[in-house]
Amino acid sequence: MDNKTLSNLIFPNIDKTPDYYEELYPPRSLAEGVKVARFAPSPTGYMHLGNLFSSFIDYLIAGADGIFYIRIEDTDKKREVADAIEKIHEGMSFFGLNPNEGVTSAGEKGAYGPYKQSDRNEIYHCFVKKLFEQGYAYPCFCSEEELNSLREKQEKAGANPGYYGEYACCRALSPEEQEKRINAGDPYIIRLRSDGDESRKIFVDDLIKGKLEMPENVQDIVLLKTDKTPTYHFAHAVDDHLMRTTHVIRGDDWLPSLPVHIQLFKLLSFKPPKYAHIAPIMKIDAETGNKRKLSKRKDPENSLSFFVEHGYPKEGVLDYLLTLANSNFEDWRRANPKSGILDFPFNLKKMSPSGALFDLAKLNDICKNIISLMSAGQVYENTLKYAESYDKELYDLLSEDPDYAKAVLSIDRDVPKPRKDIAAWSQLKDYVSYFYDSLYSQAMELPENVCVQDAAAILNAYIELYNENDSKDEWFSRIKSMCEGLGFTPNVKDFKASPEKYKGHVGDLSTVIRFAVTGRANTPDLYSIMRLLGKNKVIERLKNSAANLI
RNA sequence: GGCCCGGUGGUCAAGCGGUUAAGACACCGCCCUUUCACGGCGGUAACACGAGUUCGAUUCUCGUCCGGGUCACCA
Repeated sequence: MDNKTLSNLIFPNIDKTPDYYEELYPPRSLAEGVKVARFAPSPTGYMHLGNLFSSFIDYLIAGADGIFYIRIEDTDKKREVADAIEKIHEGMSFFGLNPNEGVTSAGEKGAYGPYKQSDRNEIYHCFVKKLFEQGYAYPCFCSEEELNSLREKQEKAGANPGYYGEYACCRALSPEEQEKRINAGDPYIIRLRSDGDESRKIFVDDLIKGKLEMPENVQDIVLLKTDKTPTYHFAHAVDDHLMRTTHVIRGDDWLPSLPVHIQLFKLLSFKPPKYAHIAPIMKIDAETGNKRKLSKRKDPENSLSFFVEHGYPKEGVLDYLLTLANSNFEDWRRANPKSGILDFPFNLKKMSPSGALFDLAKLNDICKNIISLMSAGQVYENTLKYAESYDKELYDLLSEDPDYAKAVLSIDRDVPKPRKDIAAWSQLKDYVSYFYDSLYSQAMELPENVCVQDAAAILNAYIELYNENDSKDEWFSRIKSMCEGLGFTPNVKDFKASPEKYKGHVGDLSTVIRFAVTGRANTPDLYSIMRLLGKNKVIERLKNSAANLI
């Protein structure tokens, strides 16, 4: 009984050799410096911000010339969620992070597949077999209970928990014993026979964390589970080598298992990729007051659907993420407001090694800027698309008269200093509400210095003077002309110089009229609004408001 | 507990031995102004602590403290 016969017993159907796969998946013929990055989610839930962030970094690293592919890590069927892959595709395509290889919404694409780990079992087995024959792997028959009691024993003794060294009892099994138990049908897993030495260090230069130094791995980690599927560690080494990944970008929660991965690459005679471990996006926990990773359970903003359902423009979310990744992006964006994101000279080394707190206020600011730069048509199209899925009422209003809607959205837009009123499409409904009778609700708040009688007087006077054909200058002159008769001044400076002489200034009149027409204190240019609303509606609202005052 | 990572204003962050310690968001004030905004100008606010190296430490070293991660047949 030797390793060879035993390995044939364990892997009876593996007839390929590692060399076969090396030839099948040759090194990519890419120009010097061109990068291959991958997004490798496991389909265990919905796409969240962290997923988006790391896939975005992959996308940026690959850039226009490199390869950005998606590999599905579905080796744990117990945790698998039915439509998770679909959600991943939805998320990626929503944000425009389209892979040029791997598992795409249109199926698998590329010469380095299959890209779903569940389809790669015989590849993994081939390489485990090799390790096995070299004596770097062995079957372990320990049950979950045995492992648990081992852990307890170790904890009592103050030893590090785990399956290693003297604690790795199945290491010592003779080949005959192994064969016997396998033939008897005892369940088993395949473990690595670690050759690591805790007193020796490994050195890695992480692209984000910098120079790292940690002890070699001594654990006999699991290579193949009872069902013969690989663990993450093993699949990572095999896949990223065979798919010729040059840059592995992943969350820094993987950092502690880096020694395992380095060891695996060494034992398999693979050249390790470059690693970049990114810090997670954090949030202050309301209960403890401490920082913690964004949680799927507690934090709605962790889910991509939060941004989609609120209608945050995708460009804004991406820009926000990029300011977290490279803080010099903000300056670049100011200088290049219309440039594509791939034009930015992204630099992994500029990423912070520690996790940033998610900042909704910042996201809002960025989104407001982006939307303010869009044309009325773009805002219309984006909102219509959003509303189609998330706000039927808004959708109907916008689509029933596109020209009117676009005219509404054109106010104070496409000017040198556009307004920044909305950060997300969902906010547009409120923003345009007074342009639609079905959404408009009459409301009246008065400036502090304007009493009800004055307000009524202002409105009644204005109803008399209003002329829908006025030019903007004429329109404003009329409002000014009303001032003196009502005890106000048309000149703001006069009012500031001697406020005791007047009830208020022309601005107060505008506020009263604005409230009467729109129901709010904060709107774009009132003249344009009144022109769009038309004479009948304006007069009606003015009269109703005046009547309601008394 | 072991191992690993991190610690500059409320937040994101520049900074690589000598700086009045940038900038952005948020907040406050002023200006502009027909309102609301936009914009402009200004303001409050930071190098966790203690040693050491050095002529000089935010920057380098060590320790302390604090925060985060990880120690699965999950990724």
